[in-house]
Amino acid sequence: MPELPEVETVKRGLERLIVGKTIVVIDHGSDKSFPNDHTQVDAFMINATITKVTRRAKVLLIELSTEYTIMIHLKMTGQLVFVGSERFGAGHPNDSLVDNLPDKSTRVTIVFNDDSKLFFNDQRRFGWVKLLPNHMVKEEPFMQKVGPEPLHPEFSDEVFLSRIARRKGTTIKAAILDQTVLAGIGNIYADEGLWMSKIHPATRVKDVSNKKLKELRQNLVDVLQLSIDKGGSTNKNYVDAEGNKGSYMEFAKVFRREGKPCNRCGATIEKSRVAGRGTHTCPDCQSPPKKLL
DNA sequence: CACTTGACCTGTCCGC
DNA sequence: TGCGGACAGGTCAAGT
Repeated sequence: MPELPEVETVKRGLERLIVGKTIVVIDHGSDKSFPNDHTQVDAFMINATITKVTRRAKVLLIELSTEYTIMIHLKMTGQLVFVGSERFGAGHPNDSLVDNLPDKSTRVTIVFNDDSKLFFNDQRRFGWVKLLPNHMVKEEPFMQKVGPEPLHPEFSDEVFLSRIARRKGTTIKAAILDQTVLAGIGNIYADEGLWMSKIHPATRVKDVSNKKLKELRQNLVDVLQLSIDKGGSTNKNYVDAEGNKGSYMEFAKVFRREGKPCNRCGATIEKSRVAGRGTHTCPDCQSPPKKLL
């Protein structure tokens, strides 16, 4: 999916675009993308006003005046696109979305009192939308177990080291992809952070020194922040709440750069498989663990 | 408990 | 041009 920077970018867009609007119509078909009972959805969403938009890990939380919260996970290909009545002009992507949405990937449509619309699109249907009473949000299994927010000050070296210690037998890449260790890292920023730290992704956690783990913590924080500044990464499907692509991929050091030179040493970036995921490394900067040699 | 693998879906790309 | 297989940004269930 969209990883932390992409979800954060969507969150900021929605905060600006939909807070204060009132829902008048919901079209959610009979789809696993929105498993709530229709009666419940109508009762607590129709005539509800959007009061707040927040993010926890890769989950978006849209709070309503009815004391209910819409929880949304975009997974791999989800999009949340707002379409208002205004035209942006000059070939802005939102303008073509006005004419092209809904499309065959649209799972949920929310119509607001000023006739603007919010579309939840999801090609692969892994994502979901759920409506919950506010007090039930923290009871969700994922919310119960998810780890600390990397961009909050409490995500210290000590917290990172103690959390990752539970995964000492697995590879460092699998460990940082584990949402219970820290929230928000996905395949792109795992590879980027490990390259920045000169750690091979297949290295066992127990074979990474505390010094290197501390470097990794800082690099993960830095790459997430940089990507937010660039509006996230558009690898394929991702767009923000106005249909714009993110530009982080132009700055990526290894992700999807196989066959290209390493920015640091000039060696050719390689692609392999670690933790069941496509993995990008510099063969010179990130020396593989002995068992792979 | 820790760890790995396959499943969930649709679409696209690559080799034959 | 068609077909089969691998692969795609994430999590979860089931297996060892």
